[in-house]
Amino acid sequence: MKHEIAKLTTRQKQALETRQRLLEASLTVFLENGFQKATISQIIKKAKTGYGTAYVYFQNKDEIFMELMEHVMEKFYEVAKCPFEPKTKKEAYDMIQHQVRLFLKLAVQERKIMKVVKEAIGVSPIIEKKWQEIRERFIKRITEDIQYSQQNKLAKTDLNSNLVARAWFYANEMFMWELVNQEESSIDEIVLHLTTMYTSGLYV
Amino acid sequence: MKHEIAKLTTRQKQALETRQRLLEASLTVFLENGFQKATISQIIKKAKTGYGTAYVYFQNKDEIFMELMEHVMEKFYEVAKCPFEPKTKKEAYDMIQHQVRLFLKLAVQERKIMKVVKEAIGVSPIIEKKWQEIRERFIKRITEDIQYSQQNKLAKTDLNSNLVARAWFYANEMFMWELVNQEESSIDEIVLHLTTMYTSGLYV
Amino acid sequence: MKHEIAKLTTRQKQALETRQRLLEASLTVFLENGFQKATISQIIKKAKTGYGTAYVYFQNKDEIFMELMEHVMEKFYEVAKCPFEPKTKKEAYDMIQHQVRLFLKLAVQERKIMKVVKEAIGVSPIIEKKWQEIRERFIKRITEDIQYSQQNKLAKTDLNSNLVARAWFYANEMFMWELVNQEESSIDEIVLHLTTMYTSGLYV
Amino acid sequence: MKHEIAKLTTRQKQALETRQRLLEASLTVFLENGFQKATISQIIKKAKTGYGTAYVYFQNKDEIFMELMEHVMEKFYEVAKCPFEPKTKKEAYDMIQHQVRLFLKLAVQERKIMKVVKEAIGVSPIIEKKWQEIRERFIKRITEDIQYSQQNKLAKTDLNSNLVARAWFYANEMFMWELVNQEESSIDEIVLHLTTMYTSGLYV
DNA sequence: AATGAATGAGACTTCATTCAT
DNA sequence: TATGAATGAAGTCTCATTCAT
Repeated sequence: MKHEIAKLTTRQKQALETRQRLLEASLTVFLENGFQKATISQIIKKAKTGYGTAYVYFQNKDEIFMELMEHVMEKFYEVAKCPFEPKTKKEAYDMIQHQVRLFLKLAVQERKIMKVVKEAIGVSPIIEKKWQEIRERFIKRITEDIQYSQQNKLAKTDLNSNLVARAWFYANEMFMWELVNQEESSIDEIVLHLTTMYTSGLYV
Repeated sequence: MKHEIAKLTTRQKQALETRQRLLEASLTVFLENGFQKATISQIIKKAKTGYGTAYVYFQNKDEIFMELMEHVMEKFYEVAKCPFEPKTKKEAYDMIQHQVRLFLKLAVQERKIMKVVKEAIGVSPIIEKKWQEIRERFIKRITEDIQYSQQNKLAKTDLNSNLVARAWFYANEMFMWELVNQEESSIDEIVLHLTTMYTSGLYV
Repeated sequence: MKHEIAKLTTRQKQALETRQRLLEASLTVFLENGFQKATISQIIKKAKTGYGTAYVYFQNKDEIFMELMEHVMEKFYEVAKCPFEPKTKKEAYDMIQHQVRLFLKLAVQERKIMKVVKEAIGVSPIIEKKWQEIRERFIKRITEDIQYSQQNKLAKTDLNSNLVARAWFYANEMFMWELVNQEESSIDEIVLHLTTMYTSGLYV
Repeated sequence: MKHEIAKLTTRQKQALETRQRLLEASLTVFLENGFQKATISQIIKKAKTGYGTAYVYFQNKDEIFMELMEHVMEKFYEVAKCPFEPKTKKEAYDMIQHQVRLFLKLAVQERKIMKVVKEAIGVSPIIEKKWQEIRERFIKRITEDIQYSQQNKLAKTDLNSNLVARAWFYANEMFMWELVNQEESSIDEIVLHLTTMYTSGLYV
């Protein structure tokens, strides 16, 4: 029994290592060439595996990238998970500002891979779908936060929380892509404006 | 002399016709197959011209599509051109709401081609660049409108008009893509929420 | 000693079971996908064994199929074994007709597997060779029958029994493939015509 | 006008030449390697054209081969076209014998390509279908010949001409394949036996 | 101005088979 | 006896673009 488990584990370990090697090689290749120009050939060459090996672990290029992408998205989910239970408008404003800043900073930090993500979204329908799932996950969380504020009379109760959440996330997302594509960034100003407009609007 | 001019003019007319035929064929082909799957073959077959002919008038597939896209964008520019000189916050709110509605309605109206535009943006860097130009044009106009409101003490003067314009356009754009991809649409609710958030924010 | 034998026997039993499981799985897979599209992967998955296991018992896909095919052919051999000692032309006619009918009916009964056999013959030289062996076995038997008839002055003695046997079997075989590929079948008419032509020819 | 026609013709000539070069190269390649092992690569290399060029003229390997095959089949059709209007059984016998001989001799003559045809039939469903069409064409012609004999009271009228034609062609076809695959051949004996059995049957 | 024959890089994928455990 | 991770050869096919006419 023990013998068999050990045997299995050794094999599985090997398999996992190979898989990992492929994943790491992929990251390098994607960062170097972007999504479209990256090829399975390059990846397996870098990972030093046989051609078929890549196909044992992944169906195709899109799937490999998806795994890489999911890994990055985990970090974003962490930001989204921030507890949000403000008592006052001021507290809400601060919390939101904080979260926006974290969100945008993370994107800037992960700029390289995010650039590829952007490209992949446009090129691969499967990746685009995945991104929409990610987006919905964020929007869902924001919707809940808005509902909390509405229940506590902090926010206008006549607004549809989901629609507001969408608008809000969309603005954030677009600024994120903008920041990802620029070298110099003025995160602070963006954070400030986004938060102000969100909470208090433009007009006096 | 006269004879030659007449001859030239006839040629030019022919050339224009061919060009037009290519453009019309392209539209059909792009709408039918989307951007990526559309091929020059299909286009010239439909336009009943030779391979080389297409290359006399356009550099490549992207350029053909760009021309089609510009044509549609003209209609959007019309919407952007609406005069904006509100006297009160209420007037501003109404005007903005009106413009957002026109903008989104137009997108829904042109849904088919806009879907292809979306695809093309993701796939072709040249088209993406073009789209960014279009976007900047809108943002510039919005920036001016905001400045007008700020000068007239209708809007907060401590906000960077360009940044606000960006955030505002981004939210609009994203809802536009959303509407383009859905069959059923709730434009009115979206318009209402966008405008309210823009002018007065979410929080009380 | 006894102990070891018992142990071995258990192993052998297991081995036989595994082999059997593989064979049964193969049949399903071949019937479902045909010869070319069937893969070892599918077979071992269905048999719940490992990749290597299949190769312990069979050299390759062709060999697995050959075993399946042999199993079916046994039934045909049974038909061929029918005793053939007619006293009169009429008796010969009846016996032949009977045998043809059995032969074709069996093929129709085993239509599914026979379809795959047909495909495999075309694709795999090894299987084709096997089929030729099977064919020769039939022809040999028919040759003997013809010789019997010739010795008893029932059949023309100036004909080469082997050549006649070939012609006769070929016609039968081809009708068999035809029947295997059709849903509706008119076996009776075919049997009648084959037998008549064989025994008495077409011309008056 | 003349100018244009000349222009067109030059181009078409060129195209036809290329096509012809591909076809000739194909023949060599198919004869050398058989159907399965032949590759488009080998063909274009021999024809000294670019990769895509082959795909301008033919959809795939099967289609190229089909054209080659059709070319050979034309010769067979010539044999099939022999007028058949016998007055007596003897005359019928002679004519049939003659035609069978021509048919088999042609196959032996074209042995090399026919071997590939045999292989291709087994491997490619499209080629198999084509072969079935060819077969039906022969059978149709034979059916008509039988009907002629029946109308002239030379042949048994109670037999279904189509069924008889099938049986007859099948026997011929199978011997043909047999001859194609053997080096030494005893055509004469085969012709004799086939014809005798067909016209007068085996039994006395 | 119009044509259309020719090009060719190269991405993708599959699956039977091996061999170390 | 059983396993299953790893292999890698090899062939197909596409389509934007060119350039001689």
